[in-house]
Order: sequence, then structure tokens, then C-alpha cells
Amino acid sequence: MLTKQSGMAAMPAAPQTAQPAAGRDLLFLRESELRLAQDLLFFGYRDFTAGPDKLLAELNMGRAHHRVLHFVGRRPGITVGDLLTILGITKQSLGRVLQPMIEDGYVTQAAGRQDKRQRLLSLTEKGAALERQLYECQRDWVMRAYREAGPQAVEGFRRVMRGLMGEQARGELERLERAAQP
Amino acid sequence: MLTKQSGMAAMPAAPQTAQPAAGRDLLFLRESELRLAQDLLFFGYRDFTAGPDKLLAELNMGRAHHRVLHFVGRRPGITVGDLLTILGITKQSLGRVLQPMIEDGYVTQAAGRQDKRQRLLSLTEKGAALERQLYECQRDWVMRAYREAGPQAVEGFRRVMRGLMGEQARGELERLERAAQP
DNA sequence: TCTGTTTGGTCAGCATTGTTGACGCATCCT
DNA sequence: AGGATGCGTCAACAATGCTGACCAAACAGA
Repeated sequence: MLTKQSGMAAMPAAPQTAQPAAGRDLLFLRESELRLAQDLLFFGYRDFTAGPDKLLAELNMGRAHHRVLHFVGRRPGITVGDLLTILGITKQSLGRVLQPMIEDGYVTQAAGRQDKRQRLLSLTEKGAALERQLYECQRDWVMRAYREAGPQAVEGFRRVMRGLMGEQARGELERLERAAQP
Repeated sequence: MLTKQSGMAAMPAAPQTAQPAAGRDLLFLRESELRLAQDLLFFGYRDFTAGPDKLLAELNMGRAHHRVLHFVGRRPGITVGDLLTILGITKQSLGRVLQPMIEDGYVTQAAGRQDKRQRLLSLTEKGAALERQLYECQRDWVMRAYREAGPQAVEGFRRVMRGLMGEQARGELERLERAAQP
């Protein structure tokens, strides 16, 4: 049933080996490996964010709030512009989640010292406490995966994830890591 | 700043060394490693989906449509119920993207043979062609990351991603892999 | 066969989070 | 002094989740 291979007609760059069977097997393995990557990223990312999502829902917040808490916590004193660049969203989208977080006392603003137009963002104690709670939730989840997989696998995971990032994101990540280890 | 170690109390299996400084350093590494995991997953997943998102936008479709194309392609003849379980959304949410896709000729329905209530979903040629285009986009991206990282890292990546999945998702993944290799 | 359950579709309304476009204000820089 | 920059905000819209309610067709067991 449903064995029509119509999609295969568009198969790209199939190596024209003398042994068609071997070529097909190779391609099949390749394809199934990459299909697996799609599945893993979908399920893995979904379940990675599930814990925080549940906690946040009780506070009438969403994943966007978590991202703000995370990246402001990661780079205290970050400017609004830099946060926008990291998140890759518009200032209107950010404003909608950031303003309530400031009003509710999770985030504070401070005018920049050299450039007074800038609003330097930091977490309040309340914000830091919530962020830590969310962090611990994901930490436990990731630790479980890390322990199950072993240190070598963790290193491989990091290498691949770095590769999945675009050029711009690699720059952001570098800056984050520098900021986190002063 | 933010050096309060409240969360550290719950840190699992922290080696109790006689030198607290060494312990703290170890813990600090642990935390920065896990912070890194959060960053990697955010940036990596975002950029992993960026290519398809751009293609889909031109067809007035979104990521939800891609998921349907992907999982129906992965398990041709899947029931609506099974698709709902895999996606983890409500039938109303699915219906909103699925019905237009049927009307536009990307997906076909067929009544189940044993159980005529079931609507077995498959991709049309048009749907398979689009799915393949999206697949190739992500394939190229993932291949780049895989090549840069090396085969050993890829194995580690897979192990960790599997660990990041919940029990239910692992079951779904198994079923998908079985269906893909008959 | 009658009845209750299951599978799937649909309507209505709502929340979150993203988008454009258009302004306005304070501040910086030339 | 005047243009560029950083930030905030109003309005409208789109995609994708959610709940609740209700209906029809088909199955399954008494």
C-alpha cells in the first residue's frame, strides 16, 4: 500500500555507480540518517522546552519571556539593540514582552553611561530567581541526557549544534561566552 | 554579581573535594556548560528551521505545514489520530493547516480498510515534491554541520538528542524508524 | 439490533508571538 | 544646527497554539 515512489524521481545527485543496488543502499542510509536528524531536532527541542513552558504558563508567561530572562541573565547590562539582534525579532515584538516584565519587576533598565540613549537591561532579584528556576528545570533535563550519553557524546553534540548555527549566531554565541567568563 | 549559589544545592553528584575552590570551579564549569547547551539549542534550532521557513513563506505556509508534510511523508497512510499524537497538538490546530493542504492538493485522504472511520493521510506528488524541496534544504544544512563535526561527533549528537526526548517521543521515534525501513 | 465508544470534522472564541508601517522623543555626532 | 541613532509606542494583521461544544459515521459489545 502506498508504495508509490514518486518523490524519488526528484532524488538529487544520485551517484551513478555501476552497481545500482550499492548506490541505492548508500543513498538510503544517507537519507534515513538525515531524516533522523529532523525527527531528533523536532522532538528533542520540543521536550527540552516543555518543562519551562509549563512553569511559565502558571505565571502567564511564554517562551518569549524565557528568552528575555535567559539572555539578559547571560549578559547583564545588555542593550535593547543587542538583545534584539540576539533574539532576531523586531523591537515591537520584544517590547510587548519586555515592558510587562519591567513593570512586574523582573527586569530593570538603567541609562547607559557613555550613551544615555541606551537602556541597559538587567534582572532584578525576582527575575534572577525565576530565571534560575527555569534554568534548573532545563539543567536537570540536559544533565540526564548528558549522563546517559557520556562525555564524548556531549562533545560531539556541541560540535554539531555549533555547525547547525549560522555565521551570525556563532558570533553572538562567542560574545555570550566571553561575557559569561570575565 | 548573581553569584548566589542557591541552585547549586540541588546540583547532582558534585564531587565533594576537600578544596572548596576546586569544587566551585568544577561547579562553575558545569553551569557554563549547561548554559551553553541552552544557547546552542536556541540558536541551532532556529537556524535549522530558517531555510524551510523562508521557502514556506512564499507559499503562504508555516512551520506547522512543514511538520505535516514531514511526518505524513515519513509514515504514509498515517491516521489523523496518530499524526495528532506525534505532533502533540489538538485536532483543531491540525485541522486548520491540514484541511487547506488537502484542498490545495498536497495531501490526500483515504478511508481505512479495516476501520472506515480512519482517514489515512498520504502526500500527493505535489506534496512529496514540496516536502523533498524542504528536506533538501535542511539536508544541506545538516550535512554541512555533520561534515564539519565529523562522524564521531554525529554519533554523540544523536545520543544526546535522543536523551533530550521524553519517553513518549522515544516511542514515536521508534515507530517512525520502523515505518521508514520496511 | 440497540447502545455506547471511537474517529474525525467543524464552529466560535481566545492567547501568544511573530510581522509591517508610521510616528515621536531624547541623545549623539559631525 | 541638523541628520543619524536608540528606544518606545500605536495600529493592524498573520500563524499557530488552546478550550469548549456539537455532529456524523463507523465500530464493538451486550
